[in-house]
Amino acid sequence: MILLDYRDKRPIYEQVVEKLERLIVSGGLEPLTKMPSVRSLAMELSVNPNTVQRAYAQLEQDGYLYTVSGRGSFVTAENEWRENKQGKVLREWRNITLQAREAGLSQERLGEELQKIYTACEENLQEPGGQYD
Amino acid sequence: MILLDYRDKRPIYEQVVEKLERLIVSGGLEPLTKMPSVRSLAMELSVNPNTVQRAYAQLEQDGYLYTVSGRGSFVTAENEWRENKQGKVLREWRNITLQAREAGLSQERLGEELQKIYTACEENLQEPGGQYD
Amino acid sequence: MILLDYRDKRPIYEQVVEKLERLIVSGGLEPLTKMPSVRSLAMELSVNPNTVQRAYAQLEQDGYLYTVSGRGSFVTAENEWRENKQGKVLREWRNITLQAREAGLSQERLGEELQKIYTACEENLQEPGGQYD
Amino acid sequence: MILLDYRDKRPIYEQVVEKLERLIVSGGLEPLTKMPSVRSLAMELSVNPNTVQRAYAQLEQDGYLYTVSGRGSFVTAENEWRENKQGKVLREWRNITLQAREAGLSQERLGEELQKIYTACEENLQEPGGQYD
DNA sequence: GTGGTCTAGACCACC
DNA sequence: GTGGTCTAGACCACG
Repeated sequence: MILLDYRDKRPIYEQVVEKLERLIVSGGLEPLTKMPSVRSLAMELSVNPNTVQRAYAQLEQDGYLYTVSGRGSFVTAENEWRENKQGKVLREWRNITLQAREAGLSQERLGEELQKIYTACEENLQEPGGQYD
Repeated sequence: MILLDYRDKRPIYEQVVEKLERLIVSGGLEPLTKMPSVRSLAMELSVNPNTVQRAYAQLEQDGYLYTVSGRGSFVTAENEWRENKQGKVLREWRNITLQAREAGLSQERLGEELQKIYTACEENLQEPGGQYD
Repeated sequence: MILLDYRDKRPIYEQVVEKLERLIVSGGLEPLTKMPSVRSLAMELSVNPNTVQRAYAQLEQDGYLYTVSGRGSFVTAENEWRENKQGKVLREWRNITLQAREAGLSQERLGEELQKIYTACEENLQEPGGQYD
Repeated sequence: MILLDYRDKRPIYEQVVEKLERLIVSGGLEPLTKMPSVRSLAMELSVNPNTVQRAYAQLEQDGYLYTVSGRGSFVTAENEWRENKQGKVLREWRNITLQAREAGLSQERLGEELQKIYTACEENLQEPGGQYD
Protein backbone atom coordinates (compact mmCIF):
# COMPACT_ATOMS: atom_id res chain seq x y z
CA MET A 1 0.00 0.00 0.00
CA ILE A 2 2.74 2.43 0.98
CA LEU A 3 6.24 2.27 -0.42
CA LEU A 4 9.08 3.97 1.40
CA ASP A 5 11.98 5.49 -0.44
CA TYR A 6 15.10 5.14 1.66
CA ARG A 7 17.10 7.24 -0.77
CA ASP A 8 14.80 10.15 -0.06
CA LYS A 9 16.47 12.64 2.22
CA ARG A 10 13.30 13.39 4.10
CA PRO A 11 12.65 11.53 7.32
CA ILE A 12 10.61 8.38 7.09
CA TYR A 13 7.77 9.61 9.24
CA GLU A 14 7.32 12.53 6.87
CA GLN A 15 7.04 10.22 3.90
CA VAL A 16 4.42 8.22 5.73
CA VAL A 17 2.52 11.41 6.53
CA GLU A 18 2.60 12.49 2.92
CA LYS A 19 1.41 9.18 1.52
CA LEU A 20 -1.39 8.83 4.04
CA GLU A 21 -2.48 12.44 3.59
CA ARG A 22 -2.77 11.83 -0.12
CA LEU A 23 -4.72 8.67 0.40
CA ILE A 24 -7.15 10.54 2.59
CA VAL A 25 -7.42 13.68 0.48
CA SER A 26 -8.00 11.75 -2.70
CA GLY A 27 -10.63 9.54 -1.15
CA GLY A 28 -8.54 6.38 -0.99
CA LEU A 29 -9.32 6.24 2.71
CA GLU A 30 -12.89 7.22 3.46
CA PRO A 31 -13.93 9.29 6.48
CA LEU A 32 -14.53 7.33 9.67
CA THR A 33 -12.43 4.41 8.42
CA LYS A 34 -10.27 2.83 11.07
CA MET A 35 -6.59 3.24 10.30
CA PRO A 36 -4.27 0.27 10.75
CA SER A 37 -2.88 0.14 14.27
CA VAL A 38 0.45 1.77 14.94
CA ARG A 39 2.11 -1.56 15.52
CA SER A 40 0.66 -3.33 12.51
CA LEU A 41 1.57 -0.54 10.11
CA ALA A 42 5.04 -0.46 11.63
CA MET A 43 5.38 -4.16 10.94
CA GLU A 44 4.10 -3.75 7.40
CA LEU A 45 6.59 -0.98 6.65
CA SER A 46 9.36 -2.65 8.64
CA VAL A 47 9.98 0.43 10.73
CA ASN A 48 9.86 1.17 14.42
CA PRO A 49 6.41 1.74 15.94
CA ASN A 50 7.65 5.10 17.22
CA THR A 51 8.10 6.25 13.67
CA VAL A 52 4.56 5.39 12.66
CA GLN A 53 3.21 6.95 15.80
CA ARG A 54 4.96 10.16 15.00
CA ALA A 55 3.35 10.16 11.57
CA TYR A 56 -0.08 9.55 13.09
CA ALA A 57 0.47 12.37 15.59
CA GLN A 58 1.34 14.71 12.74
CA LEU A 59 -1.73 13.69 10.77
CA GLU A 60 -3.87 14.18 13.84
CA GLN A 61 -2.41 17.61 14.41
CA ASP A 62 -3.17 18.46 10.78
CA GLY A 63 -6.75 17.40 11.26
CA TYR A 64 -6.82 14.30 9.08
CA LEU A 65 -7.09 11.77 11.88
CA TYR A 66 -8.43 11.55 15.36
CA THR A 67 -7.25 8.91 17.70
CA VAL A 68 -8.94 7.23 20.59
CA SER A 69 -6.50 5.82 23.08
CA GLY A 70 -6.92 2.11 23.38
CA ARG A 71 -9.23 1.87 20.37
CA GLY A 72 -7.31 3.09 17.38
CA SER A 73 -7.06 6.00 14.94
CA PHE A 74 -9.80 7.05 12.57
CA VAL A 75 -10.11 9.27 9.51
CA THR A 76 -11.94 12.52 10.30
CA ALA A 77 -14.95 13.82 8.43
CA GLU A 78 -14.04 15.44 5.14
CA ASN A 79 -15.26 18.94 5.94
CA GLU A 80 -12.73 19.24 8.74
CA TRP A 81 -9.71 19.38 6.48
CA ARG A 82 -10.99 20.00 2.94
CA GLU A 83 -10.94 23.80 3.07
CA ASN A 84 -7.67 24.02 4.94
CA LYS A 85 -5.99 21.67 2.51
CA GLN A 86 -7.19 23.61 -0.51
CA GLY A 87 -5.77 26.82 0.89
CA LYS A 88 -2.39 25.25 1.53
CA VAL A 89 -2.11 23.58 -1.84
CA LEU A 90 -3.25 26.71 -3.63
CA ARG A 91 -0.54 28.76 -1.98
CA GLU A 92 2.06 26.25 -3.06
CA TRP A 93 0.62 26.18 -6.54
CA ARG A 94 0.87 29.94 -6.92
CA ASN A 95 4.46 29.81 -5.75
CA ILE A 96 5.48 27.18 -8.28
CA THR A 97 3.56 28.83 -11.07
CA LEU A 98 5.41 32.06 -10.41
CA GLN A 99 8.68 30.19 -10.64
CA ALA A 100 7.54 28.59 -13.86
CA ARG A 101 6.86 32.02 -15.29
CA GLU A 102 10.30 33.20 -14.26
CA ALA A 103 11.85 30.16 -15.87
CA GLY A 104 10.33 31.24 -19.16
CA LEU A 105 7.34 28.95 -19.45
CA SER A 106 4.47 30.68 -21.23
CA GLN A 107 0.94 30.94 -19.95
CA GLU A 108 -0.27 29.02 -22.98
CA ARG A 109 2.05 26.14 -22.22
CA LEU A 110 0.85 25.87 -18.64
CA GLY A 111 -2.73 26.18 -19.85
CA GLU A 112 -2.23 23.14 -22.07
CA GLU A 113 -0.66 21.18 -19.24
CA LEU A 114 -3.56 22.12 -17.01
CA GLN A 115 -5.97 20.81 -19.62
CA LYS A 116 -4.04 17.57 -19.94
CA ILE A 117 -3.95 16.98 -16.21
CA TYR A 118 -7.65 17.56 -15.79
CA THR A 119 -8.76 15.50 -18.77
CA ALA A 120 -6.54 12.56 -17.96
CA CYS A 121 -8.54 11.88 -14.88
CA GLU A 122 -9.86 8.37 -15.20
CA GLU A 123 -6.72 6.33 -14.80
CA ASN A 124 -5.20 8.51 -12.12
CA LEU A 125 -8.23 8.62 -9.92
CA GLN A 126 -7.98 4.87 -9.63
CA GLU A 127 -4.62 5.00 -7.94
CA PRO A 128 -4.61 8.23 -6.00
CA GLY A 129 -1.70 7.69 -3.66
CA GLY A 130 0.67 6.94 -6.48
CA GLN A 131 4.08 8.25 -7.40
CA TYR A 132 4.32 11.91 -8.13
CA ASP A 133 8.06 12.44 -8.21
CA MET B 1 20.78 41.78 -2.04
CA ILE B 2 20.12 38.45 -0.37
CA LEU B 3 18.26 38.13 2.87
CA LEU B 4 18.62 34.97 4.89
CA ASP B 5 15.82 33.63 7.05
CA TYR B 6 17.34 32.00 10.07
CA ARG B 7 14.03 30.58 11.13
CA ASP B 8 13.76 28.64 7.91
CA LYS B 9 14.16 24.94 8.58
CA ARG B 10 16.31 24.41 5.51
CA PRO B 11 20.08 24.64 5.77
CA ILE B 12 21.50 28.04 5.02
CA TYR B 13 23.53 26.97 2.01
CA GLU B 14 20.31 25.79 0.43
CA GLN B 15 18.70 29.16 0.91
CA VAL B 16 21.70 30.78 -0.71
CA VAL B 17 21.44 28.38 -3.63
CA GLU B 18 17.77 29.12 -4.05
CA LYS B 19 18.14 32.89 -3.96
CA LEU B 20 21.06 32.91 -6.39
CA GLU B 21 19.32 30.49 -8.72
CA ARG B 22 16.32 32.78 -8.82
CA LEU B 23 18.47 35.79 -9.47
CA ILE B 24 20.09 34.01 -12.39
CA VAL B 25 16.93 32.45 -13.82
CA SER B 26 14.99 35.69 -13.68
CA GLY B 27 17.77 37.67 -15.30
CA GLY B 28 18.92 39.55 -12.21
CA LEU B 29 22.39 38.19 -12.81
CA GLU B 30 23.26 38.14 -16.47
CA PRO B 31 25.20 35.35 -18.17
CA LEU B 32 28.98 35.64 -17.99
CA THR B 33 28.82 38.01 -15.01
CA LYS B 34 31.47 37.41 -12.38
CA MET B 35 29.99 36.26 -9.10
CA PRO B 36 31.21 37.80 -5.84
CA SER B 37 34.08 35.85 -4.30
CA VAL B 38 33.25 33.22 -1.73
CA ARG B 39 34.85 35.25 1.02
CA SER B 40 33.19 38.53 0.20
CA LEU B 41 29.75 36.99 -0.11
CA ALA B 42 30.33 35.16 3.17
CA MET B 43 31.20 38.47 4.82
CA GLU B 44 28.17 40.16 3.32
CA LEU B 45 25.84 37.45 4.59
CA SER B 46 27.70 37.01 7.87
CA VAL B 47 28.00 33.29 7.40
CA ASN B 48 30.83 30.82 7.33
CA PRO B 49 32.76 30.78 4.02
CA ASN B 50 32.24 27.02 3.97
CA THR B 51 28.54 27.68 3.60
CA VAL B 52 28.96 29.91 0.57
CA GLN B 53 31.45 27.48 -0.90
CA ARG B 54 28.91 24.73 -0.64
CA ALA B 55 26.25 26.85 -2.30
CA TYR B 56 28.56 27.70 -5.21
CA ALA B 57 29.46 24.03 -5.61
CA GLN B 58 25.79 23.15 -5.79
CA LEU B 59 25.10 25.87 -8.34
CA GLU B 60 28.02 24.70 -10.41
CA GLN B 61 26.74 21.16 -10.32
CA ASP B 62 23.31 22.40 -11.42
CA GLY B 63 24.89 24.18 -14.35
CA TYR B 64 24.31 27.78 -13.33
CA LEU B 65 27.95 28.65 -12.59
CA TYR B 66 31.36 27.65 -13.75
CA THR B 67 34.51 28.23 -11.79
CA VAL B 68 37.88 29.19 -13.14
CA SER B 69 40.53 28.35 -10.64
CA GLY B 70 42.22 31.47 -9.39
CA ARG B 71 39.86 33.77 -11.27
CA GLY B 72 36.51 33.26 -9.66
CA SER B 73 33.04 31.97 -10.51
CA PHE B 74 30.92 33.09 -13.44
CA VAL B 75 27.34 32.76 -14.54
CA THR B 76 27.04 30.31 -17.43
CA ALA B 77 25.40 31.08 -20.73
CA GLU B 78 21.65 30.93 -20.56
CA ASN B 79 21.11 28.04 -22.94
CA GLU B 80 23.09 25.72 -20.68
CA TRP B 81 20.52 25.68 -17.90
CA ARG B 82 17.34 27.18 -19.34
CA GLU B 83 15.96 23.94 -20.72
CA ASN B 84 16.99 21.88 -17.72
CA LYS B 85 15.41 24.33 -15.32
CA GLN B 86 12.18 24.44 -17.25
CA GLY B 87 11.98 20.65 -17.16
CA LYS B 88 12.51 20.53 -13.43
CA VAL B 89 10.05 23.26 -12.60
CA LEU B 90 7.48 21.79 -14.98
CA ARG B 91 7.69 18.41 -13.29
CA GLU B 92 7.12 20.04 -9.93
CA TRP B 93 4.29 22.10 -11.34
CA ARG B 94 2.52 19.02 -12.66
CA ASN B 95 2.91 17.35 -9.30
CA ILE B 96 1.36 20.23 -7.39
CA THR B 97 -1.39 20.69 -9.93
CA LEU B 98 -2.31 17.04 -9.57
CA GLN B 99 -2.52 17.51 -5.83
CA ALA B 100 -4.67 20.57 -6.34
CA ARG B 101 -7.05 18.52 -8.45
CA GLU B 102 -7.18 15.82 -5.80
CA ALA B 103 -7.89 18.44 -3.17
CA GLY B 104 -10.96 19.44 -5.13
CA LEU B 105 -9.83 22.60 -6.89
CA SER B 106 -11.48 22.95 -10.28
CA GLN B 107 -9.69 23.50 -13.57
CA GLU B 108 -11.54 26.79 -14.00
CA ARG B 109 -10.29 28.03 -10.66
CA LEU B 110 -6.68 27.25 -11.49
CA GLY B 111 -7.15 28.79 -14.93
CA GLU B 112 -8.21 32.06 -13.34
CA GLU B 113 -5.25 31.97 -10.97
CA LEU B 114 -2.95 31.31 -13.92
CA GLN B 115 -4.37 34.35 -15.68
CA LYS B 116 -3.90 36.51 -12.61
CA ILE B 117 -0.31 35.46 -12.12
CA TYR B 118 0.64 36.12 -15.72
CA THR B 119 -1.09 39.46 -16.05
CA ALA B 120 0.29 40.82 -12.78
CA CYS B 121 3.75 40.73 -14.21
CA GLU B 122 5.19 44.20 -14.09
CA GLU B 123 5.74 44.79 -10.40
CA ASN B 124 6.89 41.28 -9.60
CA LEU B 125 9.44 41.05 -12.35
CA GLN B 126 11.32 43.89 -10.75
CA GLU B 127 12.22 41.90 -7.67
CA PRO B 128 12.60 38.34 -8.77
CA GLY B 129 14.19 36.81 -5.71
CA GLY B 130 11.43 38.02 -3.45
CA GLN B 131 9.06 36.35 -1.07
CA TYR B 132 6.93 33.59 -2.43
CA ASP B 133 5.52 32.15 0.74
CA MET C 1 -28.85 12.73 28.98
CA ILE C 2 -25.10 12.31 28.74
CA LEU C 3 -23.23 12.57 25.49
CA LEU C 4 -19.76 11.11 25.23
CA ASP C 5 -17.11 12.61 23.01
CA TYR C 6 -15.00 9.79 21.68
CA ARG C 7 -12.48 12.21 20.24
CA ASP C 8 -11.74 13.63 23.65
CA LYS C 9 -8.28 12.60 24.79
CA ARG C 10 -9.41 11.91 28.33
CA PRO C 11 -10.50 8.42 29.33
CA ILE C 12 -14.19 7.80 29.02
CA TYR C 13 -14.78 7.12 32.69
CA GLU C 14 -13.41 10.58 33.42
CA GLN C 15 -15.90 12.15 31.05
CA VAL C 16 -18.70 10.30 32.76
CA VAL C 17 -17.45 11.51 36.14
CA GLU C 18 -17.33 15.08 34.91
CA LYS C 19 -20.81 15.07 33.41
CA LEU C 20 -22.39 13.45 36.43
CA GLU C 21 -20.57 15.75 38.80
CA ARG C 22 -21.90 18.72 36.91
CA LEU C 23 -25.38 17.33 36.94
CA ILE C 24 -25.18 16.94 40.68
CA VAL C 25 -23.47 20.24 41.44
CA SER C 26 -25.84 22.24 39.31
CA GLY C 27 -28.89 20.58 40.79
CA GLY C 28 -29.80 18.45 37.79
CA LEU C 29 -29.70 15.43 40.09
CA GLU C 30 -31.13 16.17 43.48
CA PRO C 31 -29.69 14.86 46.74
CA LEU C 32 -30.85 11.38 47.75
CA THR C 33 -31.92 10.53 44.21
CA LYS C 34 -31.16 6.99 43.15
CA MET C 35 -28.61 6.82 40.37
CA PRO C 36 -29.23 4.51 37.43
CA SER C 37 -27.66 1.11 37.93
CA VAL C 38 -24.18 0.50 36.58
CA ARG C 39 -25.48 -1.90 33.98
CA SER C 40 -28.32 0.26 32.73
CA LEU C 41 -26.15 3.35 32.44
CA ALA C 42 -23.52 1.29 30.65
CA MET C 43 -26.13 0.12 28.19
CA GLU C 44 -27.44 3.63 27.70
CA LEU C 45 -23.97 4.96 26.96
CA SER C 46 -22.91 1.86 25.02
CA VAL C 47 -19.78 1.43 27.08
CA ASN C 48 -18.30 -1.33 29.15
CA PRO C 49 -19.89 -1.69 32.62
CA ASN C 50 -16.36 -1.54 34.05
CA THR C 51 -16.16 2.02 32.79
CA VAL C 52 -19.32 3.12 34.55
CA GLN C 53 -18.27 1.23 37.66
CA ARG C 54 -15.03 3.17 37.72
CA ALA C 55 -16.85 6.46 37.31
CA TYR C 56 -19.20 5.68 40.19
CA ALA C 57 -16.26 4.68 42.38
CA GLN C 58 -14.58 7.99 41.61
CA LEU C 59 -17.74 9.94 42.38
CA GLU C 60 -18.13 8.04 45.62
CA GLN C 61 -14.57 8.83 46.58
CA ASP C 62 -15.19 12.50 45.80
CA GLY C 63 -18.21 12.46 48.07
CA TYR C 64 -20.96 12.91 45.52
CA LEU C 65 -22.43 9.42 45.78
CA TYR C 66 -22.79 6.71 48.36
CA THR C 67 -23.43 3.11 47.55
CA VAL C 68 -25.63 0.72 49.44
CA SER C 69 -24.69 -2.81 48.59
CA GLY C 70 -27.53 -4.52 46.83
CA ARG C 71 -29.64 -1.39 46.67
CA GLY C 72 -27.77 0.91 44.35
CA SER C 73 -26.02 4.27 44.38
CA PHE C 74 -27.51 7.50 45.66
CA VAL C 75 -26.64 11.16 45.50
CA THR C 76 -25.36 12.40 48.84
CA ALA C 77 -26.76 15.34 50.74
CA GLU C 78 -25.58 18.66 49.37
CA ASN C 79 -23.65 19.80 52.43
CA GLU C 80 -21.32 16.85 52.14
CA TRP C 81 -19.68 18.01 48.94
CA ARG C 82 -20.69 21.65 48.46
CA GLU C 83 -17.86 23.13 50.50
CA ASN C 84 -15.25 20.74 49.19
CA LYS C 85 -16.23 21.43 45.59
CA GLN C 86 -16.13 25.16 46.09
CA GLY C 87 -12.63 24.93 47.51
CA LYS C 88 -11.39 22.87 44.59
CA VAL C 89 -12.94 25.05 41.93
CA LEU C 90 -11.76 28.19 43.68
CA ARG C 91 -8.18 26.97 43.72
CA GLU C 92 -8.37 26.25 40.02
CA TRP C 93 -9.98 29.60 39.40
CA ARG C 94 -7.17 31.45 41.18
CA ASN C 95 -4.64 29.53 39.17
CA ILE C 96 -6.17 30.42 35.82
CA THR C 97 -6.75 34.00 36.83
CA LEU C 98 -3.10 34.34 37.72
CA GLN C 99 -2.19 33.00 34.32
CA ALA C 100 -4.59 35.45 32.71
CA ARG C 101 -2.85 38.29 34.52
CA GLU C 102 0.53 37.04 33.36
CA ALA C 103 -0.74 36.83 29.82
CA GLY C 104 -1.54 40.53 29.99
CA LEU C 105 -5.29 40.55 30.56
CA SER C 106 -6.34 43.49 32.72
CA GLN C 107 -8.42 43.30 35.86
CA GLU C 108 -11.05 45.46 34.21
CA ARG C 109 -11.36 43.06 31.33
CA LEU C 110 -11.87 40.07 33.58
CA GLY C 111 -14.31 42.10 35.68
CA GLU C 112 -16.45 42.68 32.60
CA GLU C 113 -16.32 39.03 31.68
CA LEU C 114 -17.32 38.12 35.21
CA GLN C 115 -20.29 40.43 34.95
CA LYS C 116 -21.32 38.93 31.63
CA ILE C 117 -21.12 35.38 32.89
CA TYR C 118 -23.19 36.09 35.96
CA THR C 119 -25.88 38.11 34.25
CA ALA C 120 -26.33 35.65 31.41
CA CYS C 121 -27.58 33.07 33.83
CA GLU C 122 -31.07 32.10 32.80
CA GLU C 123 -30.50 30.12 29.65
CA ASN C 124 -27.36 28.38 30.87
CA LEU C 125 -28.79 27.23 34.14
CA GLN C 126 -31.31 25.17 32.23
CA GLU C 127 -28.70 22.90 30.74
CA PRO C 128 -25.94 22.63 33.27
CA GLY C 129 -23.96 19.77 31.82
CA GLY C 130 -23.56 21.54 28.52
CA GLN C 131 -20.61 22.54 26.43
CA TYR C 132 -17.98 24.67 28.04
CA ASP C 133 -15.21 24.47 25.50
CA MET D 1 15.00 26.48 37.44
CA ILE D 2 12.40 23.86 36.58
CA LEU D 3 11.17 21.28 39.01
CA LEU D 4 9.51 18.12 37.75
CA ASP D 5 6.77 16.40 39.67
CA TYR D 6 6.99 12.69 39.08
CA ARG D 7 3.73 12.10 40.94
CA ASP D 8 1.96 14.19 38.33
CA LYS D 9 0.04 11.97 35.95
CA ARG D 10 0.83 14.14 32.98
CA PRO D 11 3.78 13.19 30.81
CA ILE D 12 7.08 14.82 31.64
CA TYR D 13 7.42 16.62 28.33
CA GLU D 14 4.10 18.29 28.97
CA GLN D 15 5.23 19.55 32.34
CA VAL D 16 8.34 20.96 30.74
CA VAL D 17 6.22 22.66 28.09
CA GLU D 18 3.99 24.19 30.72
CA LYS D 19 6.80 25.52 32.87
CA LEU D 20 8.70 26.98 29.94
CA GLU D 21 5.57 28.50 28.45
CA ARG D 22 4.92 30.25 31.73
CA LEU D 23 8.46 31.48 31.94
CA ILE D 24 8.15 32.95 28.47
CA VAL D 25 4.65 34.37 28.84
CA SER D 26 5.46 36.05 32.13
CA GLY D 27 8.66 37.56 30.83
CA GLY D 28 11.04 35.31 32.73
CA LEU D 29 12.63 34.45 29.41
CA GLU D 30 12.91 37.44 27.15
CA PRO D 31 12.33 37.33 23.39
CA LEU D 32 15.36 36.33 21.31
CA THR D 33 17.03 34.68 24.29
CA LYS D 34 18.80 31.47 23.48
CA MET D 35 17.22 28.50 25.21
CA PRO D 36 19.47 25.93 26.86
CA SER D 37 20.45 23.21 24.41
CA VAL D 38 18.35 20.07 24.31
CA ARG D 39 21.14 18.01 25.77
CA SER D 40 22.08 20.38 28.56
CA LEU D 41 18.49 20.84 29.73
CA ALA D 42 18.05 17.07 29.58
CA MET D 43 21.09 16.69 31.83
CA GLU D 44 19.82 19.35 34.20
CA LEU D 45 16.42 17.69 34.54
CA SER D 46 17.89 14.19 34.52
CA VAL D 47 15.66 13.09 31.69
CA ASN D 48 16.29 11.72 28.24
CA PRO D 49 17.19 14.26 25.53
CA ASN D 50 14.28 12.95 23.48
CA THR D 51 11.89 14.13 26.14
CA VAL D 52 13.24 17.66 26.13
CA GLN D 53 13.27 17.71 22.39
CA ARG D 54 9.63 16.79 22.33
CA ALA D 55 8.87 19.67 24.66
CA TYR D 56 10.81 22.07 22.47
CA ALA D 57 8.99 20.81 19.39
CA GLN D 58 5.68 21.46 21.08
CA LEU D 59 6.70 24.95 22.12
CA GLU D 60 7.86 25.65 18.60
CA GLN D 61 4.59 24.44 17.20
CA ASP D 62 2.76 26.71 19.63
CA GLY D 63 4.80 29.66 18.46
CA TYR D 64 6.88 30.30 21.56
CA LEU D 65 10.20 29.14 20.16
CA TYR D 66 11.92 28.88 16.88
CA THR D 67 14.79 26.57 16.38
CA VAL D 68 17.76 26.74 14.06
CA SER D 69 19.27 23.35 13.41
CA GLY D 70 22.84 23.28 14.55
CA ARG D 71 22.59 26.59 16.39
CA GLY D 72 19.97 26.19 19.05
CA SER D 73 16.46 27.28 19.97
CA PHE D 74 15.39 30.85 20.60
CA VAL D 75 12.41 32.61 22.15
CA THR D 76 10.21 34.27 19.53
CA ALA D 77 9.15 37.90 19.54
CA GLU D 78 6.33 38.59 21.95
CA ASN D 79 3.74 39.70 19.41
CA GLU D 80 3.80 36.28 17.78
CA TRP D 81 2.13 34.53 20.67
CA ARG D 82 0.69 37.21 22.97
CA GLU D 83 -2.71 37.49 21.30
CA ASN D 84 -3.10 33.78 20.76
CA LYS D 85 -2.24 33.03 24.36
CA GLN D 86 -4.71 35.57 25.68
CA GLY D 87 -7.50 34.02 23.65
CA LYS D 88 -6.72 30.55 24.95
CA VAL D 89 -6.42 31.54 28.57
CA LEU D 90 -9.58 33.62 28.39
CA ARG D 91 -11.57 30.69 27.07
CA GLU D 92 -10.32 28.54 29.91
CA TRP D 93 -11.07 31.29 32.39
CA ARG D 94 -14.67 31.59 31.23
CA ASN D 95 -15.09 27.86 31.54
CA ILE D 96 -13.82 27.72 35.10
CA THR D 97 -15.78 30.79 36.10
CA LEU D 98 -18.94 29.17 34.84
CA GLN D 99 -18.19 26.12 36.95
CA ALA D 100 -17.54 28.36 39.93
CA ARG D 101 -20.95 29.90 39.46
CA GLU D 102 -22.57 26.47 39.28
CA ALA D 103 -20.74 25.45 42.43
CA GLY D 104 -22.46 28.30 44.22
CA LEU D 105 -19.70 30.91 44.40
CA SER D 106 -21.15 34.40 44.19
CA GLN D 107 -20.04 37.09 41.78
CA GLU D 108 -19.04 39.26 44.72
CA ARG D 109 -16.78 36.57 46.09
CA LEU D 110 -14.98 36.12 42.77
CA GLY D 111 -14.75 39.89 42.41
CA GLU D 112 -12.90 40.08 45.72
CA GLU D 113 -10.56 37.29 44.70
CA LEU D 114 -9.92 39.07 41.44
CA GLN D 115 -9.02 42.21 43.35
CA LYS D 116 -6.66 40.29 45.63
CA ILE D 117 -4.88 38.58 42.78
CA TYR D 118 -4.32 41.81 40.91
CA THR D 119 -3.19 43.89 43.86
CA ALA D 120 -0.81 41.25 45.16
CA CYS D 121 1.36 41.72 42.16
CA GLU D 122 4.75 42.72 43.42
CA GLU D 123 5.96 39.53 45.03
CA ASN D 124 4.51 37.23 42.40
CA LEU D 125 5.90 39.07 39.41
CA GLN D 126 9.35 38.41 40.77
CA GLU D 127 8.98 34.68 40.47
CA PRO D 128 6.65 34.14 37.59
CA GLY D 129 7.24 30.48 36.82
CA GLY D 130 6.43 29.38 40.33
CA GLN D 131 4.08 26.82 41.73
CA TYR D 132 0.47 27.27 40.90
CA ASP D 133 -0.99 23.96 42.00
C1' DG E 1 -4.50 -5.39 21.97
C1' DT E 2 -4.44 -0.33 21.63
C1' DG E 3 -2.15 4.10 21.91
C1' DG E 4 1.15 6.97 24.86
C1' DT E 5 5.34 7.74 27.16
C1' DC E 6 10.08 7.15 28.29
C1' DT E 7 14.95 5.45 28.15
C1' DA E 8 19.35 4.32 26.14
C1' DG E 9 22.12 4.57 22.60
C1' DA E 10 23.19 5.41 17.85
C1' DC E 11 23.88 8.03 13.41
C1' DC E 12 23.47 12.07 10.43
C1' DA E 13 23.58 16.98 8.63
C1' DC E 14 24.75 21.52 9.66
C1' DC E 15 27.76 25.22 11.23
C1' DG F 1 28.52 21.06 19.62
C1' DT F 2 23.81 21.64 17.81
C1' DG F 3 19.29 19.79 16.55
C1' DG F 4 16.89 15.80 14.04
C1' DT F 5 15.89 11.11 13.24
C1' DC F 6 15.61 6.29 14.17
C1' DT F 7 15.84 1.78 16.69
C1' DA F 8 15.05 -1.46 20.39
C1' DG F 9 12.88 -2.46 24.21
C1' DA F 10 10.23 -1.34 28.22
C1' DC F 11 6.16 0.16 31.11
C1' DC F 12 1.54 2.13 31.79
C1' DA F 13 -3.53 3.27 31.25
C1' DC F 14 -7.52 2.17 28.82
C1' DG F 15 -11.34 -0.74 27.31
